[in-house]
Amino acid sequence: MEYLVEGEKIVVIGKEDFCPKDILECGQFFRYYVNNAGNFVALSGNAKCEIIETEEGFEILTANTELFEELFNLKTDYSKIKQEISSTDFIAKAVNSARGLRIVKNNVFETICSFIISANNNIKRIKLILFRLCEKAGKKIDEQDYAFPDVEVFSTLDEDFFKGIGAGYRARYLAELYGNYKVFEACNPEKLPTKELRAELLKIKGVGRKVADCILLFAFNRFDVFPVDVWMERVYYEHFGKEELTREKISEALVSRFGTRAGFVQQYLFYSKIADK
DNA sequence: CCCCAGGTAGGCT
DNA sequence: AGCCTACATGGG
Repeated sequence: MEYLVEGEKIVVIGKEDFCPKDILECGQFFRYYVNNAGNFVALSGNAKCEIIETEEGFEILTANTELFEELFNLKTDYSKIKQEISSTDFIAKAVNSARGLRIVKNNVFETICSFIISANNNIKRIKLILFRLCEKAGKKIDEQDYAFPDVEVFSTLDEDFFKGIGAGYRARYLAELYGNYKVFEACNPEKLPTKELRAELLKIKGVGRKVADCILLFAFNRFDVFPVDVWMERVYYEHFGKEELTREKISEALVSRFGTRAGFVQQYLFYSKIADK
């Protein structure tokens, strides 16, 4: 995909491999909304962008062009990926219903926090809790929006605070996250192979197999993972096998089938599932 | 009133 | 190792 950076703007040329709606609404990312002008706005850490559709493609307006260049993985060639995984019919259908989907590479701490909140929860409420978290503990970015609270701010937040923003029983995990994250951070995550990195993530309270896999995919861009939740469990029994398996076994089976394309396949299938319910 | 949501921790066998 | 259940909260 072609794009160029011009000052505080990234110009994406073409609409085949980039669509803000597909990217932001597919369930991998929670801090976004549609503004009064009808444009998508996305927030990561203390950075913000507004995405405007033009005749030729999209313009990503932001003071943090490098950050969103990385967040949206603009250097990755999705036409190739989509083609490769479309040899199976129902996967091709999922791909074709979200041609502009791209896996994000969001910052690690925000992703861990977001997906701890995601456990046994629904997307609407995950967004609500994260919005309240930023509003109450994050710095103001501008008139409209708040940054995600810094890691260090978490050392000052207790369980009652997280209960107050509606986190429910996950409040305990969030209150413990600061210390657990400090330990995790020290393990040199970027250098570890996927399985070892997952093992480190699993030491964080509130992070189980599925949440770990989401962090591996959406923050570390490890594509040899296949997060299995209630929705993907249904997809598995619908399309891949009728033998009763644990979610972990389903995940392993699909990773061994799709290899380093597993993460992409998973996300297209997940989005097609939640989009048409 | 019920059931469900991008599941996990802790306890039991 | 594998199974069972409690768990907070908002929406349908």
